[in-house]
Amino acid sequence: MAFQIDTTQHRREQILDAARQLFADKGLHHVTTRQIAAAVGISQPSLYAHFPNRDSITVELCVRAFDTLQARLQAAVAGTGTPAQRLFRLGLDYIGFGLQNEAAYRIAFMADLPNDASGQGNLVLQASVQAFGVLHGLIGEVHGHGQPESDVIAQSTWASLHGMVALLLARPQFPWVDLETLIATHLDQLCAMALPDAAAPAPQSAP
Amino acid sequence: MAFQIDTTQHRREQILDAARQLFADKGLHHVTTRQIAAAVGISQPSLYAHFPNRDSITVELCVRAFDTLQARLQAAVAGTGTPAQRLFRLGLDYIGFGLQNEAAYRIAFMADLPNDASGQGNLVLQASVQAFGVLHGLIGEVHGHGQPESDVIAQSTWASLHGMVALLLARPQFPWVDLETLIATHLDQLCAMALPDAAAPAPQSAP
DNA sequence: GGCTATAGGTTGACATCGTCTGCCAAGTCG
DNA sequence: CGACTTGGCAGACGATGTCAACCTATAGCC
Repeated sequence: MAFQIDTTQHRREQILDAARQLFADKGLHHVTTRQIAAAVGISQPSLYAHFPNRDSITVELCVRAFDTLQARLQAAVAGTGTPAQRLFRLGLDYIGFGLQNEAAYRIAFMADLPNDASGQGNLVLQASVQAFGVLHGLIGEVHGHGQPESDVIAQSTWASLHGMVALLLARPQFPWVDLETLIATHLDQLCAMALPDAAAPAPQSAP
Repeated sequence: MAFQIDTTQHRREQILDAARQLFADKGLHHVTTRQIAAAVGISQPSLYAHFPNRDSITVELCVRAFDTLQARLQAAVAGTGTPAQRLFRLGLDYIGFGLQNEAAYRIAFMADLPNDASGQGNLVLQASVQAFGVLHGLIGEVHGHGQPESDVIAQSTWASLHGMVALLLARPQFPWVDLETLIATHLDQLCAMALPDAAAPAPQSAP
């Protein structure tokens, strides 16, 4: 009786859930469509009734993850505090997201999608760029939205944030110093760089 | 007469050259062993007389690339100038290397090697870590080699450098600001962060 | 010279991958 | 009732990485 409900979108969600789990367990490139289908309990070609191809599954997972990231970043920025405090929170959430959603972050930034120009890659691009938009907005809020300086600083800051996530994901076995210290220091220096006058030891800005 | 020489190691080099070219052209995951073999002019299973498997080819290419990176970084650090100037040069070389050796950089930092613990992945880890060692040495030279602070700053700096390369490679279509400005600013702020007192060096280079 | 070991090559096959085609069952609606 | 749609299935396809068996010519020894 209650069985009937799932015929529409429920299967899609089941597939996405199974894929997310498998990706997290075995890594992106080592999950096959047959494994996903088996985890759901359907035959493998049936996947193609819900998704046009394998990449679509990863892309949809990725886009969803980045939507939640964007929401988290927006919440971090919207809170009270000095710009430095808000940027610090944003950075902490960004790095935390990357470390906790390794599969999604890898899909978005560390996979070479074949057809970046064709539709699928664009969805990922768009989703990740929207998340960057939150950072961009905060920097613009401080430096003035039109200023070219604002764009440069926002992109440079993004690079530093991304670098920490990407490096920690790519080199888990590296003898890192205490993670909390590393991330806190990184964010402190980021804030000092990105904001003009902040209380922390700030760099000189060229006249 | 001179034909005879190639029977030993020449074929390995031919294979590596062909693979490097194909990787650069088509992207890592879209090159097959059959394509490599065809480019060399031998049958595909013959590759396995020179390499135990496909990954070995990519790993060897990658290790070699990072050996040259390490040499470049060492040359940059060894030159004259203030620590800030030497760090700036190192950063410029690091980013330049990443952008010019996209395939190798992707293999090293943006691919999820299956068996990171088993031998092959370790070679890549080792090679990339040795390159980091040059940066680590320069930072230690300024902050004191034993100091835990030195390690934190070196790793944070590495993350920022890596982030710029990785992001530019991953998002070539993003509306970046002028690349020279972006990189120069990024490096300036990096130097200001990583070095204790240093007035900003800001040597603009215009290739 | 003749014999043999061996490095480097080939052909052919294998399992597995993503994907496509064709067919079937059941629900929906005229 | 009958037609259409939806979701499922089995089977097959080409391409991929890899392996096994066999050939061939050179090098080194007797």
